[in-house]
Amino acid sequence: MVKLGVVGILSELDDAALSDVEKHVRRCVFQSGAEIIESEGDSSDVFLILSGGVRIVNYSVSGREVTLEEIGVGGCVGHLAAIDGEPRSASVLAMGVTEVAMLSPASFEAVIKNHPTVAWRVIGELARIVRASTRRIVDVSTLGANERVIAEIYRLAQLVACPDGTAKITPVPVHSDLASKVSTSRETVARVFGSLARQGVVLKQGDSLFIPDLQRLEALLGNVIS
Amino acid sequence: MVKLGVVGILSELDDAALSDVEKHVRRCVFQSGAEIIESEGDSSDVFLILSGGVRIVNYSVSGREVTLEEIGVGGCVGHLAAIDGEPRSASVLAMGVTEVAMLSPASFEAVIKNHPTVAWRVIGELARIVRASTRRIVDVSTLGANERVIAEIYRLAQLVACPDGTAKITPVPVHSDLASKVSTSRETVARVFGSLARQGVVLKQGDSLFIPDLQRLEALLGNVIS
DNA sequence: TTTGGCTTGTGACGGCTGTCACAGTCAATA
DNA sequence: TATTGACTGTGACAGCCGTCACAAGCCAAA
Repeated sequence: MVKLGVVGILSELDDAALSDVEKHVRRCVFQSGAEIIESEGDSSDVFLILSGGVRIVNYSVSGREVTLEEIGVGGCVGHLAAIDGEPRSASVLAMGVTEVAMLSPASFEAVIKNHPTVAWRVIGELARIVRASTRRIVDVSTLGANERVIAEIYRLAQLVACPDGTAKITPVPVHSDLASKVSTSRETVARVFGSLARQGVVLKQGDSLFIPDLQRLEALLGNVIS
Repeated sequence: MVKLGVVGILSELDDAALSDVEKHVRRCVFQSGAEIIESEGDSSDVFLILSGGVRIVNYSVSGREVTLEEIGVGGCVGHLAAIDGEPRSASVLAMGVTEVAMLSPASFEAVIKNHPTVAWRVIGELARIVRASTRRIVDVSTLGANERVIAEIYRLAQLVACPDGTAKITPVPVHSDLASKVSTSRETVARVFGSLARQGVVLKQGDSLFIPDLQRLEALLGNVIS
Protein backbone atom coordinates (compact mmCIF):
# COMPACT_ATOMS: atom_id res chain seq x y z
CA MET A 1 0.00 0.00 0.00
CA VAL A 2 1.34 3.39 -1.00
CA LYS A 3 2.43 5.47 1.96
CA LEU A 4 0.72 8.81 2.58
CA GLY A 5 4.17 10.30 2.98
CA VAL A 6 4.46 10.64 -0.80
CA VAL A 7 1.91 13.41 -0.65
CA GLY A 8 3.59 16.79 -0.82
CA ILE A 9 1.57 18.58 1.78
CA LEU A 10 2.11 15.76 4.28
CA SER A 11 5.76 15.17 3.56
CA GLU A 12 7.04 16.85 6.69
CA LEU A 13 4.90 14.78 9.04
CA ASP A 14 6.50 12.06 11.12
CA ASP A 15 5.26 8.48 11.10
CA ALA A 16 3.03 8.95 14.13
CA ALA A 17 1.23 11.90 12.58
CA LEU A 18 0.99 10.10 9.25
CA SER A 19 -0.64 7.06 10.73
CA ASP A 20 -3.01 9.38 12.54
CA VAL A 21 -3.99 10.93 9.23
CA GLU A 22 -4.24 7.45 7.76
CA LYS A 23 -7.13 6.71 10.10
CA HIS A 24 -9.19 9.48 8.55
CA VAL A 25 -8.68 8.76 4.86
CA ARG A 26 -10.57 6.48 2.57
CA ARG A 27 -8.54 4.94 -0.21
CA CYS A 28 -10.01 4.54 -3.62
CA VAL A 29 -8.92 3.60 -7.16
CA PHE A 30 -10.20 5.22 -10.34
CA GLN A 31 -9.92 3.78 -13.83
CA SER A 32 -8.37 5.80 -16.62
CA GLY A 33 -10.70 8.50 -17.80
CA ALA A 34 -12.99 8.27 -14.79
CA GLU A 35 -14.47 11.49 -13.49
CA ILE A 36 -13.19 11.92 -9.94
CA ILE A 37 -14.84 15.26 -9.35
CA GLU A 38 -17.74 16.74 -11.27
CA SER A 39 -17.77 20.47 -11.84
CA GLU A 40 -20.49 22.30 -9.91
CA GLY A 41 -21.00 19.24 -7.75
CA ASP A 42 -21.40 19.73 -4.03
CA SER A 43 -19.10 17.05 -2.72
CA SER A 44 -16.15 18.53 -0.88
CA ASP A 45 -13.64 15.82 -0.13
CA VAL A 46 -9.96 16.40 -0.71
CA PHE A 47 -8.10 13.90 -2.90
CA LEU A 48 -4.47 13.02 -2.30
CA ILE A 49 -2.93 11.36 -5.32
CA LEU A 50 -0.96 8.24 -4.49
CA SER A 51 -0.40 6.89 -7.98
CA GLY A 52 -1.37 7.81 -11.51
CA GLY A 53 -2.38 11.38 -12.19
CA VAL A 54 -5.29 13.65 -12.89
CA ARG A 55 -6.32 16.41 -15.21
CA ILE A 56 -8.35 19.37 -14.02
CA VAL A 57 -10.65 20.58 -16.76
CA ASN A 58 -13.63 22.73 -17.42
CA TYR A 59 -16.10 22.65 -20.28
CA SER A 60 -17.78 25.60 -21.89
CA VAL A 61 -21.43 25.49 -22.85
CA SER A 62 -20.30 24.99 -26.45
CA GLY A 63 -18.35 21.89 -25.43
CA ARG A 64 -14.90 23.36 -25.68
CA GLU A 65 -12.54 21.82 -23.15
CA VAL A 66 -10.23 23.99 -21.07
CA THR A 67 -7.42 22.20 -19.26
CA LEU A 68 -6.52 24.06 -16.10
CA GLU A 69 -3.82 21.80 -14.78
CA GLU A 70 -2.36 18.33 -14.72
CA ILE A 71 -1.29 16.88 -11.41
CA GLY A 72 0.77 13.81 -10.67
CA VAL A 73 1.70 11.60 -7.75
CA GLY A 74 1.96 13.48 -4.47
CA GLY A 75 -0.46 16.16 -5.58
CA CYS A 76 -3.62 17.24 -3.93
CA VAL A 77 -6.85 18.22 -5.65
CA GLY A 78 -10.28 19.31 -4.58
CA HIS A 79 -9.09 21.49 -1.74
CA LEU A 80 -11.00 24.57 -2.84
CA ALA A 81 -14.39 23.15 -2.01
CA ALA A 82 -13.06 21.80 1.25
CA ILE A 83 -11.73 25.21 2.19
CA ASP A 84 -14.64 27.45 1.31
CA GLY A 85 -17.57 25.08 1.03
CA GLU A 86 -18.54 26.36 -2.41
CA PRO A 87 -19.44 24.03 -5.29
CA ARG A 88 -16.56 22.50 -7.20
CA SER A 89 -14.96 24.88 -9.60
CA ALA A 90 -13.89 22.30 -12.17
CA SER A 91 -14.00 18.66 -13.12
CA VAL A 92 -11.17 16.27 -12.35
CA LEU A 93 -10.45 13.29 -14.59
CA ALA A 94 -8.11 10.38 -13.95
CA MET A 95 -5.29 10.03 -16.49
CA GLY A 96 -4.39 6.38 -16.22
CA VAL A 97 -5.31 4.19 -13.29
CA THR A 98 -5.18 6.45 -10.28
CA GLU A 99 -5.12 5.62 -6.61
CA VAL A 100 -6.23 8.34 -4.22
CA ALA A 101 -6.75 8.91 -0.53
CA MET A 102 -9.87 10.89 0.28
CA LEU A 103 -10.07 13.21 3.24
CA SER A 104 -13.27 14.84 4.49
CA PRO A 105 -13.29 18.64 4.66
CA ALA A 106 -13.44 18.52 8.45
CA SER A 107 -10.44 16.20 8.67
CA PHE A 108 -8.55 18.33 6.17
CA GLU A 109 -9.16 21.42 8.25
CA ALA A 110 -8.18 19.58 11.41
CA VAL A 111 -4.91 18.35 9.92
CA ILE A 112 -4.07 21.86 8.80
CA LYS A 113 -4.87 23.41 12.14
CA ASN A 114 -2.96 20.76 14.08
CA HIS A 115 0.14 20.80 11.92
CA PRO A 116 1.59 24.18 11.02
CA THR A 117 3.95 22.55 8.52
CA VAL A 118 1.00 21.18 6.61
CA ALA A 119 -0.66 24.58 6.66
CA TRP A 120 2.48 26.15 5.29
CA ARG A 121 2.76 23.59 2.51
CA VAL A 122 -0.87 24.00 1.54
CA ILE A 123 -0.25 27.71 1.37
CA GLY A 124 2.78 27.07 -0.82
CA GLU A 125 0.76 24.82 -3.08
CA LEU A 126 -2.00 27.40 -3.47
CA ALA A 127 0.59 30.06 -4.17
CA ARG A 128 1.99 27.89 -6.96
CA ILE A 129 -1.48 27.59 -8.47
CA VAL A 130 -2.09 31.32 -8.25
CA ARG A 131 1.18 32.05 -10.00
CA ALA A 132 0.42 29.59 -12.77
CA SER A 133 -3.06 31.02 -13.17
CA THR A 134 -1.98 34.62 -13.42
CA ARG A 135 0.66 33.67 -15.94
CA ARG A 136 -1.97 32.00 -18.02
CA ILE A 137 -4.35 34.94 -17.76
CA VAL A 138 -1.63 37.26 -18.95
CA ASP A 139 -0.69 34.87 -21.75
CA VAL A 140 -4.17 34.50 -23.08
CA SER A 141 -4.79 38.23 -22.77
CA THR A 142 -1.67 39.45 -24.49
CA LEU A 143 -0.41 36.73 -26.81
CA GLY A 144 -1.92 35.38 -29.99
CA ALA A 145 -2.82 31.72 -30.30
CA ASN A 146 0.31 30.90 -32.28
CA GLU A 147 2.53 32.52 -29.70
CA ARG A 148 0.83 30.70 -26.88
CA VAL A 149 1.56 27.39 -28.54
CA ILE A 150 5.20 28.31 -29.00
CA ALA A 151 5.39 29.52 -25.41
CA GLU A 152 4.02 26.22 -24.20
CA ILE A 153 6.50 24.20 -26.23
CA TYR A 154 9.23 26.42 -24.88
CA ARG A 155 8.08 25.79 -21.34
CA LEU A 156 7.97 22.04 -21.88
CA ALA A 157 11.41 22.18 -23.42
CA GLN A 158 12.87 24.08 -20.51
CA LEU A 159 11.81 21.33 -18.15
CA VAL A 160 14.05 18.88 -19.97
CA ALA A 161 16.71 21.23 -21.29
CA CYS A 162 20.25 19.94 -21.68
CA PRO A 163 23.19 22.18 -20.80
CA ASP A 164 24.11 22.42 -24.50
CA GLY A 165 20.92 24.28 -25.35
CA THR A 166 19.06 21.35 -26.83
CA ALA A 167 16.03 19.58 -25.45
CA LYS A 168 14.10 16.43 -26.16
CA ILE A 169 10.46 16.28 -25.23
CA THR A 170 9.16 12.73 -24.83
CA PRO A 171 6.60 11.76 -25.78
CA VAL A 172 5.42 14.24 -28.40
CA PRO A 173 2.46 16.03 -26.84
CA VAL A 174 -0.91 15.16 -28.30
CA HIS A 175 -2.03 18.21 -30.25
CA SER A 176 -5.51 18.35 -28.86
CA ASP A 177 -4.24 18.17 -25.29
CA LEU A 178 -1.81 20.95 -25.89
CA ALA A 179 -4.53 22.99 -27.56
CA SER A 180 -6.75 22.69 -24.55
CA LYS A 181 -3.89 23.77 -22.30
CA VAL A 182 -3.30 27.00 -24.16
CA SER A 183 -6.87 27.77 -25.12
CA THR A 184 -6.73 27.26 -28.83
CA SER A 185 -7.80 24.73 -31.43
CA ARG A 186 -6.13 21.49 -32.32
CA GLU A 187 -5.67 22.74 -35.89
CA THR A 188 -3.76 25.79 -34.78
CA VAL A 189 -1.39 23.59 -32.81
CA ALA A 190 -0.86 21.38 -35.85
CA ARG A 191 -0.10 24.39 -38.03
CA VAL A 192 2.40 25.83 -35.56
CA PHE A 193 4.12 22.46 -35.26
CA GLY A 194 4.27 22.24 -39.01
CA SER A 195 5.71 25.70 -39.33
CA LEU A 196 8.32 25.10 -36.63
CA ALA A 197 9.31 21.80 -38.20
CA ARG A 198 9.68 23.40 -41.63
CA GLN A 199 11.95 26.04 -40.10
CA GLY A 200 13.98 23.33 -38.43
CA VAL A 201 13.30 24.71 -34.96
CA VAL A 202 11.84 21.41 -33.86
CA LEU A 203 12.41 17.94 -35.25
CA LYS A 204 10.17 14.98 -34.77
CA GLN A 205 12.26 11.94 -33.92
CA GLY A 206 10.14 8.88 -33.48
CA ASP A 207 8.04 9.41 -30.42
CA SER A 208 9.89 12.46 -29.20
CA LEU A 209 10.32 16.05 -30.20
CA PHE A 210 13.85 17.31 -30.50
CA ILE A 211 14.73 20.97 -30.19
CA PRO A 212 18.25 21.58 -31.49
CA ASP A 213 18.45 25.17 -30.29
CA LEU A 214 16.30 26.50 -27.49
CA GLN A 215 17.36 30.06 -28.23
CA ARG A 216 15.85 29.94 -31.69
CA LEU A 217 12.58 28.88 -30.14
CA GLU A 218 12.80 31.66 -27.58
CA ALA A 219 13.50 34.17 -30.31
CA LEU A 220 10.21 33.29 -31.98
CA LEU A 221 8.31 34.40 -28.92
CA GLY A 222 9.00 38.04 -29.70
CA ASN A 223 8.20 38.17 -33.40
CA VAL A 224 5.00 36.47 -34.33
CA ILE A 225 5.22 33.38 -36.45
CA SER A 226 4.26 33.78 -40.09
CA MET B 1 -3.94 55.14 13.69
CA VAL B 2 -5.86 52.42 11.92
CA LYS B 3 -5.98 49.18 13.86
CA LEU B 4 -4.45 46.05 12.32
CA GLY B 5 -7.66 44.25 13.27
CA VAL B 6 -9.31 45.55 10.09
CA VAL B 7 -7.12 43.20 8.10
CA GLY B 8 -9.05 40.10 7.13
CA ILE B 9 -6.38 37.53 7.77
CA LEU B 10 -5.72 38.95 11.25
CA SER B 11 -9.34 39.49 12.22
CA GLU B 12 -9.53 36.52 14.57
CA LEU B 13 -6.53 37.54 16.64
CA ASP B 14 -7.05 38.98 20.11
CA ASP B 15 -5.58 42.30 21.18
CA ALA B 16 -2.47 40.76 22.67
CA ALA B 17 -1.61 38.94 19.47
CA LEU B 18 -2.40 42.01 17.39
CA SER B 19 -0.09 44.24 19.34
CA ASP B 20 2.54 41.57 18.99
CA VAL B 21 2.14 41.68 15.23
CA GLU B 22 2.15 45.45 15.41
CA LYS B 23 5.74 45.34 16.63
CA HIS B 24 6.84 43.70 13.41
CA VAL B 25 5.11 45.87 10.85
CA ARG B 26 6.23 49.08 9.25
CA ARG B 27 3.49 51.50 8.33
CA CYS B 28 3.65 53.44 5.14
CA VAL B 29 1.44 55.70 3.02
CA PHE B 30 1.35 55.73 -0.77
CA GLN B 31 -0.03 58.48 -2.94
CA SER B 32 -2.65 57.76 -5.56
CA GLY B 33 -1.15 56.04 -8.56
CA ALA B 34 2.07 55.12 -6.78
CA GLU B 35 3.65 51.78 -7.62
CA ILE B 36 3.69 49.78 -4.40
CA ILE B 37 5.15 46.66 -5.95
CA GLU B 38 7.01 46.39 -9.22
CA SER B 39 6.51 43.27 -11.30
CA GLU B 40 9.58 41.02 -11.48
CA GLY B 41 11.09 42.87 -8.56
CA ASP B 42 12.75 40.88 -5.83
CA SER B 43 11.34 42.55 -2.76
CA SER B 44 9.13 40.20 -0.79
CA ASP B 45 7.30 42.10 1.91
CA VAL B 46 3.63 41.52 2.49
CA PHE B 47 1.33 44.55 2.42
CA LEU B 48 -1.75 44.79 4.61
CA ILE B 49 -4.14 47.44 3.37
CA LEU B 50 -5.39 49.72 6.12
CA SER B 51 -7.05 52.40 4.01
CA GLY B 52 -7.50 53.19 0.33
CA GLY B 53 -7.12 50.33 -2.14
CA VAL B 54 -4.86 48.85 -4.74
CA ARG B 55 -5.00 47.43 -8.21
CA ILE B 56 -2.95 44.42 -9.23
CA VAL B 57 -1.89 44.70 -12.85
CA ASN B 58 0.47 43.29 -15.40
CA TYR B 59 1.73 44.78 -18.60
CA SER B 60 2.46 42.95 -21.81
CA VAL B 61 5.52 43.75 -23.89
CA SER B 62 3.21 45.63 -26.25
CA GLY B 63 2.05 47.84 -23.39
CA ARG B 64 -1.38 46.35 -22.98
CA GLU B 65 -2.52 46.46 -19.36
CA VAL B 66 -4.12 43.44 -17.74
CA THR B 67 -5.91 44.05 -14.46
CA LEU B 68 -5.80 40.96 -12.29
CA GLU B 69 -7.62 42.20 -9.25
CA GLU B 70 -8.65 45.18 -7.19
CA ILE B 71 -8.33 44.96 -3.45
CA GLY B 72 -9.70 47.25 -0.79
CA VAL B 73 -9.33 47.88 2.92
CA GLY B 74 -8.55 44.78 4.94
CA GLY B 75 -6.94 43.04 1.99
CA CYS B 76 -3.50 41.62 1.75
CA VAL B 77 -1.20 41.75 -1.24
CA GLY B 78 2.26 40.58 -2.08
CA HIS B 79 2.01 37.31 -0.23
CA LEU B 80 3.12 35.19 -3.16
CA ALA B 81 6.69 36.38 -3.10
CA ALA B 82 6.76 36.09 0.69
CA ILE B 83 5.56 32.52 0.46
CA ASP B 84 7.76 31.12 -2.26
CA GLY B 85 10.56 33.63 -2.54
CA GLU B 86 10.12 34.02 -6.29
CA PRO B 87 10.12 37.41 -7.99
CA ARG B 88 6.89 39.36 -7.87
CA SER B 89 4.32 38.11 -10.31
CA ALA B 90 2.63 41.45 -10.96
CA SER B 91 2.70 45.15 -10.22
CA VAL B 92 0.55 46.73 -7.54
CA LEU B 93 -0.65 50.31 -7.85
CA ALA B 94 -2.35 52.46 -5.22
CA MET B 95 -5.84 53.65 -6.16
CA GLY B 96 -6.26 56.72 -4.06
CA VAL B 97 -4.14 57.52 -1.01
CA THR B 98 -3.38 54.17 0.55
CA GLU B 99 -2.05 53.33 3.98
CA VAL B 100 -0.41 49.96 4.37
CA ALA B 101 1.36 47.91 7.01
CA MET B 102 4.38 46.04 5.70
CA LEU B 103 5.43 42.69 7.07
CA SER B 104 8.71 40.97 6.26
CA PRO B 105 8.47 37.47 4.77
CA ALA B 106 9.97 35.97 7.91
CA SER B 107 7.48 37.71 10.17
CA PHE B 108 4.64 36.71 7.86
CA GLU B 109 5.69 33.09 8.04
CA ALA B 110 6.07 33.31 11.82
CA VAL B 111 2.61 34.79 12.28
CA ILE B 112 1.11 32.05 10.14
CA LYS B 113 2.92 29.29 11.96
CA ASN B 114 2.09 30.69 15.41
CA HIS B 115 -1.56 31.31 14.72
CA PRO B 116 -3.51 28.54 13.05
CA THR B 117 -6.47 30.87 12.54
CA VAL B 118 -4.32 33.18 10.47
CA ALA B 119 -3.06 30.24 8.46
CA TRP B 120 -6.60 29.15 7.78
CA ARG B 121 -7.65 32.62 6.69
CA VAL B 122 -4.66 32.97 4.40
CA ILE B 123 -5.62 29.65 2.88
CA GLY B 124 -9.17 30.92 2.45
CA GLU B 125 -7.92 34.08 0.80
CA LEU B 126 -5.71 32.15 -1.61
CA ALA B 127 -8.60 29.84 -2.41
CA ARG B 128 -10.72 32.87 -3.29
CA ILE B 129 -8.02 34.09 -5.65
CA VAL B 130 -7.69 30.68 -7.29
CA ARG B 131 -11.44 30.49 -7.87
CA ALA B 132 -11.51 33.96 -9.38
CA SER B 133 -8.55 33.14 -11.59
CA THR B 134 -9.94 29.91 -12.95
CA ARG B 135 -13.22 31.64 -13.67
CA ARG B 136 -11.38 34.24 -15.64
CA ILE B 137 -9.33 31.68 -17.52
CA VAL B 138 -12.47 29.87 -18.54
CA ASP B 139 -14.17 33.13 -19.51
CA VAL B 140 -11.36 34.32 -21.67
CA SER B 141 -10.98 30.87 -23.26
CA THR B 142 -14.60 30.24 -24.10
CA LEU B 143 -16.38 33.57 -24.41
CA GLY B 144 -16.00 36.26 -27.01
CA ALA B 145 -14.93 39.75 -26.05
CA ASN B 146 -18.49 41.10 -26.22
CA GLU B 147 -19.78 38.38 -23.98
CA ARG B 148 -17.04 38.97 -21.46
CA VAL B 149 -18.02 42.60 -21.20
CA ILE B 150 -21.65 41.68 -20.66
CA ALA B 151 -20.65 39.06 -18.12
CA GLU B 152 -18.66 41.64 -16.19
CA ILE B 153 -21.52 44.13 -16.15
CA TYR B 154 -23.77 41.34 -14.99
CA ARG B 155 -21.38 40.50 -12.18
CA LEU B 156 -21.13 44.12 -11.09
CA ALA B 157 -24.89 44.38 -11.20
CA GLN B 158 -25.40 41.32 -9.05
CA LEU B 159 -23.31 42.90 -6.31
CA VAL B 160 -25.84 45.71 -5.98
CA ALA B 161 -29.00 43.95 -7.12
CA CYS B 162 -32.31 45.01 -5.65
CA PRO B 163 -34.93 42.37 -4.80
CA ASP B 164 -37.12 43.66 -7.65
CA GLY B 165 -34.62 42.58 -10.28
CA THR B 166 -33.14 46.00 -10.93
CA ALA B 167 -29.67 47.26 -10.13
CA LYS B 168 -27.87 50.56 -10.08
CA ILE B 169 -24.13 50.58 -10.55
CA THR B 170 -22.46 53.71 -9.20
CA PRO B 171 -20.33 55.20 -10.51
CA VAL B 172 -20.37 54.14 -14.15
CA PRO B 173 -17.24 52.08 -14.67
CA VAL B 174 -14.56 53.74 -16.73
CA HIS B 175 -14.47 51.90 -20.03
CA SER B 176 -10.75 51.43 -20.18
CA ASP B 177 -10.65 50.00 -16.66
CA LEU B 178 -13.38 47.56 -17.47
CA ALA B 179 -11.63 46.63 -20.69
CA SER B 180 -8.47 45.80 -18.83
CA LYS B 181 -10.42 43.65 -16.40
CA VAL B 182 -11.92 41.48 -19.11
CA SER B 183 -9.00 41.48 -21.51
CA THR B 184 -10.41 43.47 -24.35
CA SER B 185 -10.11 46.93 -25.83
CA ARG B 186 -11.69 50.13 -24.63
CA GLU B 187 -13.50 50.46 -27.95
CA THR B 188 -15.15 47.08 -27.62
CA VAL B 189 -16.46 48.07 -24.20
CA ALA B 190 -17.84 51.29 -25.63
CA ARG B 191 -19.56 49.43 -28.43
CA VAL B 192 -21.16 46.91 -26.08
CA PHE B 193 -22.35 49.69 -23.79
CA GLY B 194 -23.81 51.48 -26.79
CA SER B 195 -25.55 48.37 -27.98
CA LEU B 196 -26.97 47.57 -24.55
CA ALA B 197 -28.16 51.14 -24.11
CA ARG B 198 -29.87 51.11 -27.51
CA GLN B 199 -31.65 47.92 -26.54
CA GLY B 200 -32.72 49.52 -23.28
CA VAL B 201 -30.99 46.87 -21.21
CA VAL B 202 -28.94 49.49 -19.41
CA LEU B 203 -29.66 53.18 -18.91
CA LYS B 204 -27.14 55.81 -18.08
CA GLN B 205 -28.52 58.05 -15.34
CA GLY B 206 -26.11 60.80 -14.43
CA ASP B 207 -23.11 59.17 -12.87
CA SER B 208 -24.67 55.77 -12.47
CA LEU B 209 -25.74 52.91 -14.66
CA PHE B 210 -29.24 51.62 -14.16
CA ILE B 211 -30.28 48.12 -15.14
CA PRO B 212 -34.06 47.84 -15.21
CA ASP B 213 -34.15 44.09 -15.66
CA LEU B 214 -31.27 41.85 -14.66
CA GLN B 215 -32.86 38.88 -16.38
CA ARG B 216 -32.67 40.55 -19.77
CA LEU B 217 -28.98 41.09 -19.18
CA GLU B 218 -28.52 37.50 -18.15
CA ALA B 219 -30.36 36.32 -21.25
CA LEU B 220 -27.81 38.08 -23.44
CA LEU B 221 -25.05 35.91 -22.04
CA GLY B 222 -26.33 32.90 -23.94
CA ASN B 223 -26.89 34.39 -27.38
CA VAL B 224 -24.10 36.56 -28.60
CA ILE B 225 -24.78 40.23 -28.99
CA SER B 226 -25.20 41.50 -32.53
C1' DT C 1 -14.43 81.89 -21.50
C1' DT C 2 -10.70 79.33 -23.01
C1' DT C 3 -7.63 75.72 -22.68
C1' DG C 4 -6.04 71.16 -22.00
C1' DG C 5 -6.62 66.55 -20.58
C1' DC C 6 -9.34 62.66 -19.98
C1' DT C 7 -13.09 60.13 -21.52
C1' DT C 8 -16.56 58.42 -24.82
C1' DG C 9 -18.61 57.11 -29.42
C1' DT C 10 -18.21 55.24 -33.98
C1' DG C 11 -16.63 54.07 -38.68
C1' DA C 12 -13.29 51.47 -41.58
C1' DC C 13 -10.10 47.95 -42.25
C1' DG C 14 -7.51 43.96 -42.00
C1' DG C 15 -5.42 40.08 -39.72
C1' DC C 16 -5.84 36.30 -36.87
C1' DT C 17 -7.77 32.13 -35.92
C1' DG C 18 -11.79 29.05 -35.15
C1' DT C 19 -14.52 26.05 -37.89
C1' DC C 20 -15.50 22.81 -41.44
C1' DA C 21 -14.02 19.43 -44.47
C1' DC C 22 -11.30 15.80 -45.94
C1' DA C 23 -7.16 13.08 -46.69
C1' DG C 24 -3.63 10.67 -44.67
C1' DT C 25 -0.91 7.99 -40.95
C1' DC C 26 -0.38 4.71 -37.43
C1' DA C 27 -1.26 1.11 -34.05
C1' DA C 28 -4.08 -2.18 -32.16
C1' DT C 29 -7.34 -5.77 -32.76
C1' DA C 30 -10.33 -9.03 -34.94
C1' DT D 1 -5.14 -8.92 -43.82
C1' DA D 2 -8.86 -5.93 -43.05
C1' DT D 3 -10.96 -2.82 -39.87
C1' DT D 4 -11.45 0.42 -36.64
C1' DG D 5 -10.43 4.42 -34.07
C1' DA D 6 -7.34 7.97 -32.64
C1' DC D 7 -4.35 11.22 -34.20
C1' DT D 8 -2.18 14.44 -37.68
C1' DG D 9 -1.84 17.74 -41.61
C1' DT D 10 -3.72 21.32 -44.54
C1' DG D 11 -6.75 24.17 -47.44
C1' DA D 12 -10.66 27.45 -47.61
C1' DC D 13 -13.54 30.65 -45.56
C1' DA D 14 -15.71 33.83 -42.73
C1' DG D 15 -16.42 36.41 -38.60
C1' DC D 16 -14.71 38.54 -34.62
C1' DC D 17 -12.37 42.19 -32.81
C1' DG D 18 -8.05 44.89 -32.16
C1' DT D 19 -6.16 48.96 -34.14
C1' DC D 20 -6.25 53.40 -36.14
C1' DA D 21 -8.40 57.64 -36.81
C1' DC D 22 -11.12 61.32 -35.61
C1' DA D 23 -14.99 63.85 -33.58
C1' DA D 24 -17.22 65.19 -29.58
C1' DG D 25 -18.32 65.66 -24.61
C1' DC D 26 -17.05 66.85 -19.96
C1' DC D 27 -14.75 69.09 -16.26
C1' DA D 28 -11.38 71.60 -13.75
C1' DA D 29 -8.07 74.99 -13.74
C1' DA D 30 -6.29 79.22 -15.64
